[in-house]
Amino acid sequence: MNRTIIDYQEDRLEEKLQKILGNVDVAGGTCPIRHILARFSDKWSTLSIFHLGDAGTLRFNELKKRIDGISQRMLTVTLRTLERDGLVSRQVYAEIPPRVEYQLTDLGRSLLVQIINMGEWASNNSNQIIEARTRFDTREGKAGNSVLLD
Amino acid sequence: MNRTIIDYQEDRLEEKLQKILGNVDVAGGTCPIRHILARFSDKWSTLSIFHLGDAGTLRFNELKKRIDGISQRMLTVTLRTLERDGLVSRQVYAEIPPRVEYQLTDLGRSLLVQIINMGEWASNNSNQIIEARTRFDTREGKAGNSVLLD
DNA sequence: CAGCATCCAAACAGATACTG
DNA sequence: CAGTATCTGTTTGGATGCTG
Repeated sequence: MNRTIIDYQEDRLEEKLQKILGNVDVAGGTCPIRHILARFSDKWSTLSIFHLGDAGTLRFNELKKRIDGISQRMLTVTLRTLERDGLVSRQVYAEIPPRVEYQLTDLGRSLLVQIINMGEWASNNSNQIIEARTRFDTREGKAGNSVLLD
Repeated sequence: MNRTIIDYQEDRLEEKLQKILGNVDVAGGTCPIRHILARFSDKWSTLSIFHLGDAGTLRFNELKKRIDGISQRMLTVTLRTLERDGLVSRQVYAEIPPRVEYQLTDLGRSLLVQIINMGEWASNNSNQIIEARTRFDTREGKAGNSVLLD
């Protein structure tokens, strides 16, 4: 019987899981993986990475205009974090008025690829998830307490 | 000249980005993609999915023992959210003492594959990120304010 | 055993005012 | 323009006590 690609993935899965589980709980929570994974799903981080990936190079206020609803403070904090992690480069030009340009580093672009994959999964499966939520909520509604989750 | 897989990925990237950016900011932030992406990187969600993927089926307290440091409240909340999203199934046995078994659904397992991919990226690149952080922090240290970020 | 309810501290994030 | 500083409301998550 032939083995499909899915079978192969399932095989490797077990192996990979063991590896991850062996590394995830080390040294009382100081494991860096969790901190890195946080970059993946932070709302403002992902949007910043998307827009920088799309535009190539952007100044602070250009980015701010593109990211709907972000405050100046959060954009600053987000960009600092991304810069610190080596995902975004920050180029300051000593001019008046000041000009600061941001772009993704190679590392940042490789992260972008991953985030897009996640986005595709989310996009492909959002209907299933939304349906599951509706089922869950209406079932709960009949039982009694409906407003457990938004 | 031959096109590599990487070239192909880069090509599609632009296309995928456009699609995502076109969908991410719709309707004043009600876009469901963000909500779904949150499942990816929530600390307790990912760990729950990892351990359920590893063990197959687990009872509440079995899972609690495996996830180091999780409080009862957070495990309950996390499992409810995952159940609501159709990622985890919850089977209650009408016994005394009560027995409740959790396992991943098909949808949950497909999410697990994605999360493992993220984990691999994080694992493969954690050294680069940690080095970048060290560089950033020592540079900042020389300039003056060092304790901007943990 | 598998939880729900409540209280409280800490982290997060928006609004506002100010600056080189 | 590109931030910093501060204040404050909101969200999160841990601890604890109680139930079927």
